[in-house]
Amino acid sequence: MSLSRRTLGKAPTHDVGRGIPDATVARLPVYGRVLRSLAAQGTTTVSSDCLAASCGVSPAKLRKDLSCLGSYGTRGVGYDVAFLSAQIDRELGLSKPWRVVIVGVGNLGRALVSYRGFASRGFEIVGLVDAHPDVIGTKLTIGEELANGEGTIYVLPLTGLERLVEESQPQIGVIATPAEAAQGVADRLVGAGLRSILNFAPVVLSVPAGVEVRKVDLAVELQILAFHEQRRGEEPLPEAMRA
Amino acid sequence: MSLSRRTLGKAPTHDVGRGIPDATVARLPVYGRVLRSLAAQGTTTVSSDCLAASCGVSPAKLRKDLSCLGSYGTRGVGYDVAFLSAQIDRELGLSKPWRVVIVGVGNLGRALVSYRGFASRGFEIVGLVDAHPDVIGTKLTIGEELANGEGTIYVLPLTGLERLVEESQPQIGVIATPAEAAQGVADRLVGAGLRSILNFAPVVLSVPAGVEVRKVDLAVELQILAFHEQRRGEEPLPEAMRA
DNA sequence: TAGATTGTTAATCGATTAACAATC
DNA sequence: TAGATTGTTAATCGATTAACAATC
Repeated sequence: MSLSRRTLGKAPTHDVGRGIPDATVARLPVYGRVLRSLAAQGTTTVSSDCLAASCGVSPAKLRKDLSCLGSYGTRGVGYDVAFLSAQIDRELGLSKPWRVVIVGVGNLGRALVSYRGFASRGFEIVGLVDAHPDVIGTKLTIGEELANGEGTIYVLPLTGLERLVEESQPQIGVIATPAEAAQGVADRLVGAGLRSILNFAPVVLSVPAGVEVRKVDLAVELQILAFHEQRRGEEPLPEAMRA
Repeated sequence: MSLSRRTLGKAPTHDVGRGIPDATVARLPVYGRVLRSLAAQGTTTVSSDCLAASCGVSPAKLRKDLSCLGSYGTRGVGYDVAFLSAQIDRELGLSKPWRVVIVGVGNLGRALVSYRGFASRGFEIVGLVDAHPDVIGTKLTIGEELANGEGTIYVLPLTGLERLVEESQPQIGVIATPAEAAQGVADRLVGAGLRSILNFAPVVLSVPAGVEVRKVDLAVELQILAFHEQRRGEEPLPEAMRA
């Protein structure tokens, strides 16, 4: 019972296409990553039960999420790993590359530059910018330090941000500066025409409507963990012990 | 109309205490941070409208969230900044320090070690562990590199993880290793007794029930941005232009 | 008292879940 | 056909919102 190309892809039916729920969009990248790792180990077909387990979600949720993209599974069989993976990439907009500029090249910025998942998912770092004289002019290697001819990139001065944006036309800006500098950088990114910002600085950015900011906040994550850790220490009156 | 200590803190009334919604817990650290910055600039009282604007949420949501902690505002006046800040910290479990071990001291691990928000929120880094001979034995400065006598810490070999956990009793483990190593590290952290894990590696960790894993995933955030950026490019038929 | 602002309610909205008919 | 597994439905749950009575 193999899945032929002809059989696959019943294509979006109902209202599909527009209006994929936010919660679903947030999970698609995880499904995509797991599917790629399945493909890498030679798996060609996978059931929702199996895929869901690998992704850490319930089978029902997985199927509901996937049904937003279209009817790409085969009843009684499962999903074609490569095909489904491609559909998710298409839906997420990963068919064409996205250009990214990173502002702030401290330890965090360097961690981002060396992160392999960047290029492998079609994100191209087109610029690095920093305010600190010590790092301006420094050359960094994009991706892992394999030094096998991969790209390298020079750190430009913060003052050249607007020019860089104009010349390289990034669609996404990453802010990896100290908190104090973040709002100013955001203003300049927006002023230069960017509409998508990923913010690692621990501040609430204020941006005009139409600009999307996503925030990654270490301190917030730690505090949420602390909250639950605390609760775990308080409440464990196992049902059995209650009067 | 100042807020006297006597007037403040109607204390939890209804079902409060247990069962603060997850969505609320996730926002409390943001409220806390903004309140601290307000306090730092001398503000003593703030209304829900004003605080909500600074936090990037609606006033209704803010008041609903705060009402989970108790009735700590004053009608017609607002909230006492210092008092509310303290209540949030208490609720989040930040009154006592939490000990953290960081596994993986690449660029990302170093970024975490140098992050000031760690110590300032009561998180104490009690151990750094890595598998790479080049970094084992290295000395890192915790917090900003002010070199004014703050703590420094040596990187221990990965093999010493269990012993470190036993001796220093961290409650929280941070995984900042490459993807390949993450599951193995998680298993060992759980085996050593940790129940709270913050995972920066791009893998879905599998852990026993009772262990909480939070995941910070750069690639996921970027892909969500790409999705919306793509949609923005497709859909902008301003209502006015539709037939 | 009059003005301001909270705390709470009830309505709405979106996300999750379980179950099962459709169908390979 | 019989077994397996999807896609979809309907029920439940949790989160958001707007409005306003309570009250400083």
